[in-house]
Amino acid sequence: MRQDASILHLDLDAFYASVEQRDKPSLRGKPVIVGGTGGRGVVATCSYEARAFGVRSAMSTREARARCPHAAFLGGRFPAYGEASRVVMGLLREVSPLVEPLSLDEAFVDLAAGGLTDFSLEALTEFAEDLRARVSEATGGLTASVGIGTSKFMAKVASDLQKPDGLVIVEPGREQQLLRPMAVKVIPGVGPATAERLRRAGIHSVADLEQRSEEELVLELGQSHGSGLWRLARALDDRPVVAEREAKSVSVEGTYEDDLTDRRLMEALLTRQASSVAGRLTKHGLSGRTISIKVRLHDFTTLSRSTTLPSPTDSAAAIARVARALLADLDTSGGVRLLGVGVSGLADWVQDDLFGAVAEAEPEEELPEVPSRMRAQWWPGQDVEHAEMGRGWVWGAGRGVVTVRFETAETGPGPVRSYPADDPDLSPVVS
DNA sequence: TCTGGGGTCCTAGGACCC
DNA sequence: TCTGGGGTCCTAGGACCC
Repeated sequence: MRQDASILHLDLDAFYASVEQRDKPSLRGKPVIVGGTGGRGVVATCSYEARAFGVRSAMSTREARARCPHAAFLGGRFPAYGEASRVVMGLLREVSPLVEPLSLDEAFVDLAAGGLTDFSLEALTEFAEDLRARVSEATGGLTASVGIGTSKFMAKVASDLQKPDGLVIVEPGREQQLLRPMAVKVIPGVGPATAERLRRAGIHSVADLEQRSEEELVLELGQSHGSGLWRLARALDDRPVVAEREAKSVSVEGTYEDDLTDRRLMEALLTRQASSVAGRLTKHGLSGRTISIKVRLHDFTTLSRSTTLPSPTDSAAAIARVARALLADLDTSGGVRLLGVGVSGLADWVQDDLFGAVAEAEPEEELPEVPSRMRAQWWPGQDVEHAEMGRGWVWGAGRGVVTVRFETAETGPGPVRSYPADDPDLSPVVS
């Protein structure tokens, strides 16, 4: 850790739900839940109004519905979240060239690398409040919680302390005093399994953890995890802020409403997923040697199988063929709830043809038909446009009927209308 | 009808090579 | 005929993060 509190962590509050409330005035001040809306969906993010009812991230949508039936359940509009994220990350890069995004809604910023020299409490407070105000202004009112400390660990712990819309600065030298009374789960890397092992060893707080020897923790949790926790319990954290991290894998997976039993359908779905993975690889100029599939059985047992090719590929046909062959060795007779395809061992180049021929566009492989119920056409929250009514968003969809609320952040709350799902006047807005 | 999707990192065992 | 290490690559599974 550093002498100065020069690492900042920024976290956008209830990010997906806040973007929805920003764009859909009728949702402001109301419980909003973004996530899978189907029978097997889970909550990705929910507004603070929904949290008051006990709704949490990763909770099944079924349970969230039971706890908060009057909430708006939305499927999510990732292009809109991506755009808001780009705006915020751009602002952060004006502050310092060393910005490390952790996800769409979170990033570390190295303030020392940005030329800041006064790290007094007063200067940092002014700096951070200005940054938070600029984030809000640039995003149309999204709020961010910010933590500043002498390490990534402290900055992250700090940003969590006053959520939402908060700012916490942990001054140098005060780290351990802050950490000691906290539960071990504040330490990144301590999830439910590790917390339970520690609990059984009588370790509940960071102070408890601090009293154990490194050898003891290594014995209990393994070399890497054990010594890592020993250090973090003492607020020892030298991890640098890293701006550019290369992707190590690309994958696509899907959970299906009804368990799959038809092998031909599974193969068709894997083929489509392979095509999607290949498209993303190609788009980023990547290719990979290791092809993996993931299969979750009806009882939630999760299997993975992989093969490493002699040279990297980004070919949809090649990935699909390997994926189908890997599936062939698995017993799926009990039914499959999830299928996935991934490519890892990435290189930023594609193997040239062995004969030196210029890589030619491979013939478009005909994608197999999959039943329409496997494809979502309308989903709650989706941006749509009606030929006469204009812009709106899907309020509900099902049984061949789509209900649309005609409003945008600009137009304010508007009327609600229902249409047949195949109404030619209604179309999704692609952004 | 409990339990998403896209990632990262770690461990452990076996193959294979020197 | 038997016994050794170490290092690297690969595969499968699991914990964890947002």
